[in-house]
Order: sequence, then structure tokens, then C-alpha cells
Amino acid sequence: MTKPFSFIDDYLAYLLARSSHLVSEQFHHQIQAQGWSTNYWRILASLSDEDGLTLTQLNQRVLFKQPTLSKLVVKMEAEKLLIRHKDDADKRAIKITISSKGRTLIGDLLAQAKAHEKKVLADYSEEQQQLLKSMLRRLVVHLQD
Amino acid sequence: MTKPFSFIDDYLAYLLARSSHLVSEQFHHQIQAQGWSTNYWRILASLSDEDGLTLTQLNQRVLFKQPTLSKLVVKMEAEKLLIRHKDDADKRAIKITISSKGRTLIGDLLAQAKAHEKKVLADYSEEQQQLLKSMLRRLVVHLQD
DNA sequence: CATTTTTATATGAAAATGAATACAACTACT
DNA sequence: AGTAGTTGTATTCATTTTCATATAAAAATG
Repeated sequence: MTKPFSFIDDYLAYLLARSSHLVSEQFHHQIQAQGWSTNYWRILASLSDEDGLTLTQLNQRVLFKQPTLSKLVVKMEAEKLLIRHKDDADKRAIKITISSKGRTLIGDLLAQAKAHEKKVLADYSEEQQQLLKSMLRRLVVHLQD
Repeated sequence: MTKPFSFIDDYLAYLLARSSHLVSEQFHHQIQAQGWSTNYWRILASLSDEDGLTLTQLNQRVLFKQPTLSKLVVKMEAEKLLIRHKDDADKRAIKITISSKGRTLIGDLLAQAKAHEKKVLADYSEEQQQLLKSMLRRLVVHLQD
């Protein structure tokens, strides 16, 4: 019995990075072909789940560096995709809301994303899909604190 | 019965991106604290598995854009971490080899990476670890063609 | 073979990113 | 309340990344 896998093929961080990359790759091309950046997609998808997030809260979801998100959000506001409001409760914070133009775009992209995922997971049974996702969810929760 | 998860928490690409990010985050900080870039780590780790890869082959593993890797590799050669050779079989190609300095560094980083993974997966049984990894491996293979 | 197409790498200009920092508002403590 | 530490966001500037393209070599085609 020799070692069955090389280092990277048995290294969790690599397997995650690689599968993440492969899963997103085609869809990102698809988005870009429509003239949108993948950053926009990430931001809008996160806001679609929960609108009115603070920059910091949004950043926890999109996984950017703070200055990156700060600038993106300003740019997206200029393009009327979202709106930056001052927060009354905390005057430092800015809350971010989807505009109606943004909402239309999201609706479109979400549908495409779901369709793409369906294709990616076509060979997996419903149980296998749920198992994979729940293992990842567990990993995320486990690493979050 | 209402829908149990919000979009992103049930969206495979997001779960993968998030878990990938979380798993690598601490380790990347650890590497950076030692003065190394995470790009170097990725490149060296890939070469540790299989030395003498072509730029293109290496790029399939590290998942960068081609110009990015091109420039990184030149920089790393200047720092004596690896060596770029012309390939005799294909005169366009360049083959990349780890230098002895690079090899020493890799040995060190590999050990740290393994230790870090051990910590990350500490709460998981051996079976669970293997299940998770094999599901990811399967996904990668599935998406590769 | 000559020609077209594809593949492997490099490069330069433009855009994106991130580390460091600034600043203002909030929180905790005494 | 006053002070010290913390948090939320913006900005600057150096670095990194990328798009577009160039170039040279290989492969495929007729």
C-alpha cells in the first residue's frame, strides 16, 4: 500500500479552492459575456438574501477586503444598481439597499445561477447534493468563530 | 414547511467559495507573517507534487491567469526559488523546476500546511474527513472536462 | 509542403487590489 | 462626563492583476 494521493490532491484547502474555481468559472464567463463583473454578481446575490446590510455585514458575505468593497459599492451606486444610506442608529455606518434597477438585474442573474447549478449537479442525486452542501455548511459554521 | 435556507446558503458556488476562503485565511496570514506571498505558496506546493511542469501545466494547478503566472515565475526565479528552462521537445514551452532554496522553503511550508489542516479538521472523524475530500475530488474530476 | 490554425509564453498599458492610515463615531471604564 | 480603546468607512499610493495583443513555434489542413 503506497500513499494514494499526492499532497495537493489530499489537501483540503486545495480541493476547496479548485472545486470552487471550477464551479464558478463557467458561470463567471457567462456573466461577463453579458457585460457584468463577477464582483457585482457576488454583491447583488448577497443583498438579495438580505437587503439593507451594512458595508461591514455585506463584506462578511462577499469576502472582499474592506477598501475593495467600499469602492465597488460607490461605483455600483453611480450605476444606479444600489443605494448607500446613512444609518441613523450608527452614524459611521452606511446601509446598502438594492435599487429597482438592481433588483431586476438580480432576478435575472439568480435564475441563471440556479440553472447553472442544476447543470453542475446534474449527475448527483438529491441526497448527494444535500450531503455535499450540508458538509460544506458545517465546515463554514465550524470555522466561523 | 418553509424553505430552510436563503439563496446563498443553499448555493453550491457560494458554499465552496466561503469554505475555501475560511479554510485558507488563517494559513495565508501565517505565511504572510513569515514574509511570503500566498501565490508563492501555491506555486511551490504545486511544484512539490510534480517538478518540471510547463508554465501551462503549472497554471492548471494554481488557477491563475496566464500573464499573472508568467510574471510571478520570473520574479521567483530572480529570487532563486525556482528555475525556468527552455524545453527541448517544444521550443515555445518553458519548464519550471524548484531550486534547492525553493525546496527548503517548501519543506517548511508543507509541514506548516499539514499542521494547519490537522487543526482545521480536528473535530472531524477520519471517515468524515475522507468523505468530504472524496466528494470534493469527485466534483473536481466531474468538472474538469 | 505552403498555408492556416492553434498553442505556449511574454509584454505593456490600464484597471483592480490591498496595506497603511486617517478620521469620525461608538463603547467601556474610571 | 472624560479618557482610552474599538469599530465603520474612506482614501492614498504602491503593487498586483488583467486585457489585449504580440511573437514564435507547433499542429493541422488542403
